[in-house]
Amino acid sequence: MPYNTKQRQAVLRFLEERPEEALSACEIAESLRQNQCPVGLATVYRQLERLEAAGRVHRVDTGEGALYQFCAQGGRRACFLLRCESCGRMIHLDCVHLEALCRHLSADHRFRVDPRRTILTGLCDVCCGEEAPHGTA
Amino acid sequence: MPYNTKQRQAVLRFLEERPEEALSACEIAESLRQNQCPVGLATVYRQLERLEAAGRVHRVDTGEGALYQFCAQGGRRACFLLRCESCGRMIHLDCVHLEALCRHLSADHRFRVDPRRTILTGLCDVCCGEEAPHGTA
DNA sequence: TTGCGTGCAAAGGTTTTGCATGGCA
DNA sequence: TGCCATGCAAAACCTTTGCACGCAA
Repeated sequence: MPYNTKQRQAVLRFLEERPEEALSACEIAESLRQNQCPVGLATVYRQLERLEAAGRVHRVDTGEGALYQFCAQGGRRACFLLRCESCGRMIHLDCVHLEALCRHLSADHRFRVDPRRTILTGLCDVCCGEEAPHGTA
Repeated sequence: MPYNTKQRQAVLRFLEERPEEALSACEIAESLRQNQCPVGLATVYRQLERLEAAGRVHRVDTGEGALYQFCAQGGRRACFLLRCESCGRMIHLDCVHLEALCRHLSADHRFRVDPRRTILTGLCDVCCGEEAPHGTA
């Protein structure tokens, strides 16, 4: 069982307080440092690895490195993330349609989706409007 | 407009001939070299970047680097990918339920999913069985 | 006291970039 | 002929790892 070090608490608490943000290991380490609670980058990575394995955080692989986000459901419910590929915004989605889709994939396609690792990428409402050809508000 | 170099053709044709495989830039370069059609790794990356922008290939970000896969639909239809996080297998999914989900997200959540950039991660039928607690066949 | 956790620095791997050369149009 | 594309090597970047020390239990 893991020791309850202050670094461990710091990383988890930091993400817990920002459930709507997906952050890189670097950003987390940098912020903690400024918060008078410095944690080495390697340690941040090691804690994130554990937190992900424990189902406490989402991990989002992007082309520019992984992002980590607190998982409010503790991995129990199908809580998906939407990621805007234009502005990078992360949007929580706890929708009955997604749960239905998961059941369908499991039953009919024999594939068990892991909501914590699955990110639906696309365009959010704001960016969708911006990219429309008929007018840049 | 881009020049039609033999390197460009080689990369696209290579992916076109393997519509079921998601490959890394390194694997592509290595295979082309063995096929008597060597293309520099940097060039492979540059061509993949363009092909993705043109909607000809999927790009899958994984923790161990990006994978690229031919996009049979040319980006027109909602053709999703399932990725087994255990064995790495990529499974095409062209399912009416997914199209319905996309329409729902667009209409009710104002989010426009990009199927080419979206990968549903989870466990395939084989690996799902393996990880079950009751017996390792 | 035991042994996991930490920090630092170095290594590992992927992807990008600079620059001179080559090849398509 | 003009200019984009290529190849090579170096750089940039993220992430992991080795090792000695520190700290929770």
